[in-house]
Amino acid sequence: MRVAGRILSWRSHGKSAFAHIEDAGGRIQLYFRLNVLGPESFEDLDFLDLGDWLGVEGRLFRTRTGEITVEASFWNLLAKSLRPLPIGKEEVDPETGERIVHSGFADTQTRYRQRYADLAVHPEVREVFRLRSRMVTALRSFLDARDYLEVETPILQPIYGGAAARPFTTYHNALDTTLYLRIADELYLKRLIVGGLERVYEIGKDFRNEGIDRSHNPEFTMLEFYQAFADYEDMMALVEEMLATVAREATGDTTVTYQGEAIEFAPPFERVSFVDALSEGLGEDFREMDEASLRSRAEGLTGDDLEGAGRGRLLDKLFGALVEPSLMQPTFVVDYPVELSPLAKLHREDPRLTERFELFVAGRELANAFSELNDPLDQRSRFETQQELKAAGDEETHPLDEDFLRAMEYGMPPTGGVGLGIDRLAMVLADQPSIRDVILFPTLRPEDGGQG
RNA sequence: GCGCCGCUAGCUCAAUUGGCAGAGCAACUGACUCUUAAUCAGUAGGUUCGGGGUUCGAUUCCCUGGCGGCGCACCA
Repeated sequence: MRVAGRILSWRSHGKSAFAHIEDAGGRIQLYFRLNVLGPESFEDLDFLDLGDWLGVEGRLFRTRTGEITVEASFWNLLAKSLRPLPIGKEEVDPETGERIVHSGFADTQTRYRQRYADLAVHPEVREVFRLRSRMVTALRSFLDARDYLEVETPILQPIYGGAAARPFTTYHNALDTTLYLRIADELYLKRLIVGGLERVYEIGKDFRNEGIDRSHNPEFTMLEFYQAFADYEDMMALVEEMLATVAREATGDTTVTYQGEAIEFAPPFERVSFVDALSEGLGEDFREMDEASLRSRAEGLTGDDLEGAGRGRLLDKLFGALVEPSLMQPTFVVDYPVELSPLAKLHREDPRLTERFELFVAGRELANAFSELNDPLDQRSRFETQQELKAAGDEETHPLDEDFLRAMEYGMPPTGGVGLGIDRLAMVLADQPSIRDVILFPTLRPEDGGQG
């Protein structure tokens, strides 16, 4: 029997000693005896520390308490730990069987900063990232099986777009030009639809130069997928099936527990219309309300100054305050007002609305999708409306992208498109309260202040 | 950006009304050949986040700066 691993615990008994080592395959107990190893090898054990990597050969046996153990007939040091790992002492609760860790490694910021140490001492953290990997693999398989082509589009972009967000700005020396880190993949993927790649998807990082909190990291992973000759109804059905499949493949079940709440990913998901949900929250039909009364309701609810916010922004604020927090189970909110959705096609039955849905889970937005706007004239006028809002003081409007319009002018088939936040889905499936718990190296202020 | 809370040994945390800065684990020395939060005896370990103030005396009270956590705002 040969095993290797990192020393996690050590119990020395004079002429014998017990230890636990751990590697990716798990944990095992080691037993060292003077009269098995001989005096030289046994005395050298004194130089070992917790955290060292050890290789061991010996026979397997069961101790008096029943634990499978390797009795070492030979051992060697594979790598030395010069810096003590913050390994907590563990015990198993005799009643519940749960693992209790004493005096562990608790400081969240140090855990994120030194993820290598966090991973080294917390098997449950390693499992979160294994789950995330299974989830991403399942998403790829799901789309690949449906003839989607995985593509890569630019992260460095001369004009950012596809969402309303502040970008990171950078500079290319040889081209002597300003470039932006992408805030969404959308506009490039739609160019590919124009080019005849009828089903495309991309999993990649987007970058938004905005606040950091439990559900926002400046760089985050987004899945976007687009399918020609589909509409938002088709995409809703696809998303339902996708999430049920992915939940099952990543966690083993379509029901997952998130922060104590059971969440059911088996289709069908709840559907509510934006208009109904918001009007119900407000107690009256918002379409009959003027901008001033919407603003006063929104300011009353959120307690902030919304001077200068357009009607779309006010509706969104109200929706965020009145409706979103209650959407625990997977819920499609459908048919958003046109002023909220500059890239979505007008609703086939009501031109004040667009054919758009957002998926909410655990009170957070997980996906955003629409029947893509494919009318270049309408798209141009929507962009122009955005420019007017910008002129009126709205800071996060969609820029006008002439090349994107040119692409659409060649003719874009009717298309359904979806953007899905990978990190947020990972939070739900891995039952993690913060986006930083599902990102290996979340964005932090640089150490030693001023270094970066 | 605003509010609340926090910062003490490598780690997890104490410290009475303002009165010698402590414990457990880790480290080090010793005892112990089926232990498992091993046990037992001992040793060492500190700019109490920085600066200023009040005081005979500050980990403690006040001011100020830094960093962090949580909440809010921002994130259509």
